[in-house]
Amino acid sequence: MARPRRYDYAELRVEVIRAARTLLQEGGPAALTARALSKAVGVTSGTIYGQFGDLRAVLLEVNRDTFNELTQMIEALPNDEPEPWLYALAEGYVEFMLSRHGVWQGLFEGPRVTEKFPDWYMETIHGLLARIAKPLAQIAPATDACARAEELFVAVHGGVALAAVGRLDMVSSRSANVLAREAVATMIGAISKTP
Amino acid sequence: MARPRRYDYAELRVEVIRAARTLLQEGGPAALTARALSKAVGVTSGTIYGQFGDLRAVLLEVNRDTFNELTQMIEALPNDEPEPWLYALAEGYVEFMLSRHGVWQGLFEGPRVTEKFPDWYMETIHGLLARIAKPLAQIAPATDACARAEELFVAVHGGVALAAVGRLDMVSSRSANVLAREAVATMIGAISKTP
DNA sequence: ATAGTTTCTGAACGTCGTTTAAAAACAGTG
DNA sequence: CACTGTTTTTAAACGACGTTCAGAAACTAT
Repeated sequence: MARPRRYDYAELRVEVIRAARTLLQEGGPAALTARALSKAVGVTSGTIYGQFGDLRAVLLEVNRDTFNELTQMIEALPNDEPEPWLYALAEGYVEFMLSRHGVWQGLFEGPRVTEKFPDWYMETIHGLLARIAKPLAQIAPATDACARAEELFVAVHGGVALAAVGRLDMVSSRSANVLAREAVATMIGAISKTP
Repeated sequence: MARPRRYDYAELRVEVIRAARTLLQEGGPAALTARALSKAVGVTSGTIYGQFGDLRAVLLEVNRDTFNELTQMIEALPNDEPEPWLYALAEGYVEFMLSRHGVWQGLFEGPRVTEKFPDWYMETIHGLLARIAKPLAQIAPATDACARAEELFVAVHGGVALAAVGRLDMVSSRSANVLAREAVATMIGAISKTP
């Protein structure tokens, strides 16, 4: 009693999200257009709007996938002593983000997409912060490890942010990776040498 | 032997730049459109294109002004001991950038405007880095003050970057100002306590 | 007056996100 | 079989964007 749907909506969603990610990766946020996206999946833009509402929703779904991958990557880090583990995390984070720098811009650039961040958004971030805080607490039980974790994350973010938009060379000839390692070293130095 | 120009080009330029800054301030990069800009100064967009070439050039001129103001603000900081001076610089920088967060996005967001940065661009940044390095060298003559200055700037930039696009609350409940102070404290702690 | 020259405008081009009227494709009913 | 009802999908449209450019406008020199 109705026109049958031509596409499996579940399949369509994953295809759209995958195509969106490819476009982001290759050309940054500017390349994620409704027309390019619909052409890439062989559907008209109207169909995508029927499924996602608008383009920001597509970007949000890409970000959800990215955050899931980030969580997985962190889980997969080899168990190690606090210090080497922290370095591995910093290095992994930088490499993860810069190998997805188009996606990164979708995550951190432009006006905020939503008034309040989705739960999975905050959970991923806080999971990451907790993973940073734990080794810091082991290294220096006296400090406020959560506060230090926030500060360390922000410091690393600074380097990644500049690198992701091609502006790190404005400030330094070193790579974001090296700067992240230095940030870890500085933090460890500061908290471990307090009598 | 020619149509006389209706506008003083020098005046026109400063008016366009001022209007562009207002638009940026009030609505971020998205609000800086050729039509809004030309309406604001009472000129058609063609005239602006004749003077500036394209909108990126207008943005670049706004940035030049911003950088000049930044330099002036730094020069105006009261002379002080290395440590308090560093704190004052960090605080001043954060306040400067966040009170211009629309302009900030034009400075640091989006794909790079030019292949190579203009000279005044690099001079301002390097001037700032040198101003950071000097007190660091006084505090700990043994360290590579220039390298530490880059790292400290990047760390502060991380907080400002998140705050400027309304995403700092994703990571921390503290302000960019507080995080910047902590970054300074961490750096001083790390370099001053090396035997 | 007329011709020459430069300045400025306004309309146009193609692209963007998004909306929507209509076409398409079926199941149920007579 | 035709017709109706319902839902899905399309294609064209809308307004706004950056940018370009033919030509109107406004003067000087002859």
